[in-house]
Amino acid sequence: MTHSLGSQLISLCRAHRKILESELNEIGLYAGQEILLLRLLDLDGQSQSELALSLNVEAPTMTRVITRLERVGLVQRRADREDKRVSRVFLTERGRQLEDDIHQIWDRIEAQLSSGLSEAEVLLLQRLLTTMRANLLAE
Amino acid sequence: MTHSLGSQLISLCRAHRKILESELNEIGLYAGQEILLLRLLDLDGQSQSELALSLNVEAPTMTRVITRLERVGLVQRRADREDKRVSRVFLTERGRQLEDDIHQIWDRIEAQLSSGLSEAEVLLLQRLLTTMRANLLAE
DNA sequence: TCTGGGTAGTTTGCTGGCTAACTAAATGAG
DNA sequence: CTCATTTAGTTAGCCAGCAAACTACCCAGA
Repeated sequence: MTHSLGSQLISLCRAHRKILESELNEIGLYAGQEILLLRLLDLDGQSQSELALSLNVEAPTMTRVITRLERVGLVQRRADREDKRVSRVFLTERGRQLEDDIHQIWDRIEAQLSSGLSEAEVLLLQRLLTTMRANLLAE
Repeated sequence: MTHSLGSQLISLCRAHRKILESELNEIGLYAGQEILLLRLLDLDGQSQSELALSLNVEAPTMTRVITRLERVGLVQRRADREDKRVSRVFLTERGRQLEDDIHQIWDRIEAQLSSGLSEAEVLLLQRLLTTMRANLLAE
């Protein structure tokens, strides 16, 4: 049981999140927030439901993350003109300035994670992770 | 970035936890609590710090999980006679009765997770997950 | 004996994550 | 045109997880 894939995944994720968060804290972010910012850097002004979908997160989680980022001035909500139900999310200048820091943090942790693994192993790993996720989603 | 190992791990873990939790809910547990019960089934009466160490969790997290399990009567704290600081955790009869259910849930999800993977792939995967975790812990 | 350092747990207060229940707006059927 | 259904977000309330600050206890050295 201790050596099941599930247990190993959980332990690994916990260690990953812990390191990620400690580094993100230094630039004023919490784990999870940085991915949202990266998505907006990729395409600004997405709706909350689009963002929730691409982050694999439920709507209420999205609401709270955005609310917090808005409160610290990294992001801004703006109502859609055509459909008054949807709220679109835009980066502020300050939010946009975090891009380099976030990429550096991710790159560093990614390198640390895959240290000692061959390129072939990383590719294989990615394939296996994708397969497992598909297995779980396939009900 | 979307295809980094880190992102894939996070998504996979989230999916895993979601399924695990929905199944555990049916027997009145939340994700994380079942592992504690399994550890106690393995060795009853461990101290909280021993449990925290083996679950890779910080002390405050341990305190709360145990408090909740105690409140629903699955576990019981008992002070150590020799060292009044340590509190030892024991399963109640009701807690002990969940063993089969928990193993069934874990086994089912483990099978779903590794469905379509060869035995060799699972072994390789375990090795890679262990390596990555060691990479992160090695500061 | 006492005093300071280390250890075990707890409390507080923050985060992300979830579901269920809600509001408000758009849409579609009659 | 109207009313039911669907969709976008929010709110409330629960969980795990963390760090920092705290209490209580143990222990060793002066």
